[in-house]
Amino acid sequence: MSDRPSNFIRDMILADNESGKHGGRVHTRFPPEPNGYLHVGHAKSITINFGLAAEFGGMCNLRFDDTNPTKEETEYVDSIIEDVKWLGGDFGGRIFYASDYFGQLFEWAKQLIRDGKAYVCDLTPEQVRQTRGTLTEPGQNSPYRDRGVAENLDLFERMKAGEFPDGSKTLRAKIDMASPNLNFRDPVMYRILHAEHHRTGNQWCIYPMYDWAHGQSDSIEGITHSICTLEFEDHRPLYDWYVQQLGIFAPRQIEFDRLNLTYTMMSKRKLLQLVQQKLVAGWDDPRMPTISGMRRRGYTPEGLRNFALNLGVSKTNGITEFEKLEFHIREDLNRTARRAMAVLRPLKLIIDNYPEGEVEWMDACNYPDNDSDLRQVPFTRELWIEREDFEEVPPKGYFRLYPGNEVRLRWGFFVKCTGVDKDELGQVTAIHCTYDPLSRGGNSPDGRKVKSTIHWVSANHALPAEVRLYDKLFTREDPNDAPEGQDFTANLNPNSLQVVQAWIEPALAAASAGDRFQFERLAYFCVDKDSTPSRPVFNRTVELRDSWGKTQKKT
RNA sequence: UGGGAGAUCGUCUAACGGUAGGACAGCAGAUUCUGACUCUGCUUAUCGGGGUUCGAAUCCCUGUCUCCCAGCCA
Repeated sequence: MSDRPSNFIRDMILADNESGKHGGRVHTRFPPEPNGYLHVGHAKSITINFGLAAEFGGMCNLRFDDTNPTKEETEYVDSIIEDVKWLGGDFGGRIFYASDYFGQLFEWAKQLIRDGKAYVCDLTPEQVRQTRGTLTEPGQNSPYRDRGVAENLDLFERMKAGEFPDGSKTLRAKIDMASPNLNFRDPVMYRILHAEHHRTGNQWCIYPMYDWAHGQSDSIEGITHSICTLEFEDHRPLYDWYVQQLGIFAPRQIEFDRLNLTYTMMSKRKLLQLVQQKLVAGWDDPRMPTISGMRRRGYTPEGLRNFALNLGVSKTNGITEFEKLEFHIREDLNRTARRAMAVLRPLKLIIDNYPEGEVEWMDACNYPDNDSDLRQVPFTRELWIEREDFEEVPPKGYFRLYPGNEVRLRWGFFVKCTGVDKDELGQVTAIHCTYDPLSRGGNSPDGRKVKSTIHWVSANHALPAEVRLYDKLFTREDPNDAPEGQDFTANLNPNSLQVVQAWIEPALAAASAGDRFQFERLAYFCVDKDSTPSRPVFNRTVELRDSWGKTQKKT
């Protein structure tokens, strides 16, 4: 079995298997509504549903819950398929649609009418609301509740035939207007919607509601364990009721806690708002918590999966720290990303005793602790180094470059700072150094140590690149915690994207969209789809841990 | 104030009447040609009050707090 800690859902399945409930069969499903792009919360659901199926030798159905044509689009269907594949969800090319069951659902609805358990109601949406009662008061029966079977059947067929305008009639289940569970107060099964469906076109003008469609779809597909989030807990009795009235195969609905992440907006509706108001550059903006955004940002499927696996599954309402996600992304990137050197905020470094015009190609490791996978980087008299790797007056504990101090240039030589050039404003414009020719490759034969190694690129060979430095999209742990009268957009981080012109080592010219690197000592980066050979573009995926930066912040 | 659900380190999660463990975060140190990685150590938790029991996070009673439900959304 798995080395992962168990969870209550796995325990339930184990118990079912032991009692022989489904003959040991385990069949789950992942049922997104194609009304937006998948986000990291869905990644958790995908991991659970496909993971459980795989673990128990069963299957998991990718099924589109496409019962509301007014909100659903083919673009979303396509993106969801791509994202599930990318995450490694094995749906074996089998794709299901609730809309494929519209015919069956219609027949079953007539069965309930014939059994006197459903009726056509002429109440307006407003009247339905008024007669539903409240949390503490029972509702009132609809005046149409006791229509005869024949009349109901006739009306329902005519609803389907398009004889009535939107909102004028519904088919309702006849249950109990006084039930303390609001879902039992004669729930709507069908509404009239003269809208074009992305798959069925104009074939239908009545569409099933979620409660009426979902359980029956599960049943048709032989789903054994229908795993959903906590807010559907109240719907389970209704889910069971429909299946029971119909006398069809009964899957079991199990609810778990949805993923909440600090600094992250997980509402599809609000994500849509960000896209529509152009507050971000689309669903796949690297700052978006969508799977496609994270992919573009450079997150790996493995990192996301490990994150989801380590979340655990429970029924507790909680909020996971964003740092946990970053940990798993870094962990995967650390072992998979090639290393390279790039300078984001350049400062010129001149090695006064290095021969003018000379170029030495230095061996550099592409991966840590691996001397056999090398690339060559050109070393010359003038280099770019990171601005923050030099301090004229070093703070306590600083052991990078400062006047009189010696450091190692990664894969290069030891250099000692001898002075600085300044402009008329007193700003440092260049650093002067001398190098130790005997320290070629990065080690001194006399065994002397330096406390710091810094990265660099040859000024003559460096390629310009656009680097997009992404930060959190929101400034607050809870983006919804907005000031009075404002919405979550008030918490948007104005510095969530910073573009810098960087210098990158020449070997990076060969990189193509989607390639991931660690720019040593800085962060992990991913080549953006906007990248061209003449104008490379890199997205910052996640920063390296920075204990020096942390101690700096404290003082 | 109806119904449903849930409360364990700062955060997430384990325990299934028998030593409250892990991960992330944090702190301290070791190591290091990345102030990265890795390694070591440390801090920190059973919502409150009663019971039952040799023994309770776990069972019972009671209180408190949090979340969800009044779409012809899912």
